[in-house]
Amino acid sequence: MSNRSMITKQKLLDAATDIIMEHGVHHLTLDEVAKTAGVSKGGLLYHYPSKEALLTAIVERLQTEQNELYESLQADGNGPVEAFVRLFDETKLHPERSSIQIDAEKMIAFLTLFAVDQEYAERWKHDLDTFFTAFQQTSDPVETMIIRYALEGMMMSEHFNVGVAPPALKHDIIARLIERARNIDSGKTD
Amino acid sequence: MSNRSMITKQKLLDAATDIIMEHGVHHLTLDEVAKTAGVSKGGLLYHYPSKEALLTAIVERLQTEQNELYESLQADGNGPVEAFVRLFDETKLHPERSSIQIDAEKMIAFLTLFAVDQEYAERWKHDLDTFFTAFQQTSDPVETMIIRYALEGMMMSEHFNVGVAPPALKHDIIARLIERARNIDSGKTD
DNA sequence: GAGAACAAACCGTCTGGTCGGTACAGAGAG
DNA sequence: CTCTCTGTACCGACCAGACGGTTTGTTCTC
Repeated sequence: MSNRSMITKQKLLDAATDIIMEHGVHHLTLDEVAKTAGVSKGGLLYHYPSKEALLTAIVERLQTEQNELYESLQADGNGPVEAFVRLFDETKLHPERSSIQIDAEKMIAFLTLFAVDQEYAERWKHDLDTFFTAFQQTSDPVETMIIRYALEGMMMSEHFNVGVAPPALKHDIIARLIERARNIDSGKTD
Repeated sequence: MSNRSMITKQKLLDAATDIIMEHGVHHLTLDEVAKTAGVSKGGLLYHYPSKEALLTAIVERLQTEQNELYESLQADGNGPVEAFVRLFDETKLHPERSSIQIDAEKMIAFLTLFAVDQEYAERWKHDLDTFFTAFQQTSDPVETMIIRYALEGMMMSEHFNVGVAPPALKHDIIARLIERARNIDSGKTD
């Protein structure tokens, strides 16, 4: 694959991502993606032969970025649960601290792909299932899951801009979640 | 409005609800709703002159049912936060205990409407915003929001069937959330 | 019989995908 | 060096089906 081809593909993925995040899945049409990326529709379909292929590529890129960030957070000395919390915290609340171009909100944005059509969901369900099953093997599975759910719910609320908490409260929520995550990682059953 | 008309309308709303929950918003087409409800497309558009009108009716019915259940839970002696937790618990985990035909999962299913098009969201955002703003006026706003987010995240996970917890764990999670909700409602800052 | 309730054919638009063609950068032959 | 050939990258007109909505006609109820 040539360099030129790579650049165009990235432009297309970026364009599709922007559209989903700013205008919703409903506006994610091939024409719109091509137009936003500054490529013709034919050019788009040359690289991604179907809309499905495009969606698959987007989600794969997202998962890769997400995994890299998660592993780098663990490498920095965070326990598994705390790393998970910071995965959401890092770029969402402190974007300036993150060098990786990944926003946790994207994850939620792409969950909306699942919402649009259950068939899409089946394709990536397995990967997520195995991750979260492993994620429950902590000193306090109940609290671990509460933390996970809370973060997902929070991101969803942010994404849809529904009943959002003021920044100060948001900060306190994250702080308390991190505190509990630390306790779990260090083996305290609270 | 005649009795016959009422029945048809309910059938249409039920059909639309079923489609959203089982196949996703993408498959919510007028033809499909009419077919599922056993009514012709013309019949559908007689009662709901546009797709938007149908969606509005669905969401309004959902909100009404949700509010009734929430208030009845408070009338049963639950504090505001505990009532909120039981709102999710009641029909989802103990459907046999509920007389009201409302599933908390529906709430999440309809959040997916927001996902499809941000324009839909604006219409109902206000109601949800005022509810959740009031909801933060408790003895421990941070914990209150964590509970709320956790429940929403849990329902989302259930709806998309992604990384779901086994029933026993789910039961323990709810139990712990209820315990904390009680503490908040009784004024303990934990 | 009159109006409410419903049926079904039809229409315009939008959208995913096809297809024939173009631009251009090398490779190889003479 | 140049002429031809080939494969990659891209363009844009076009098509078929799906979908929301209209129109016209029919049946049921009071």
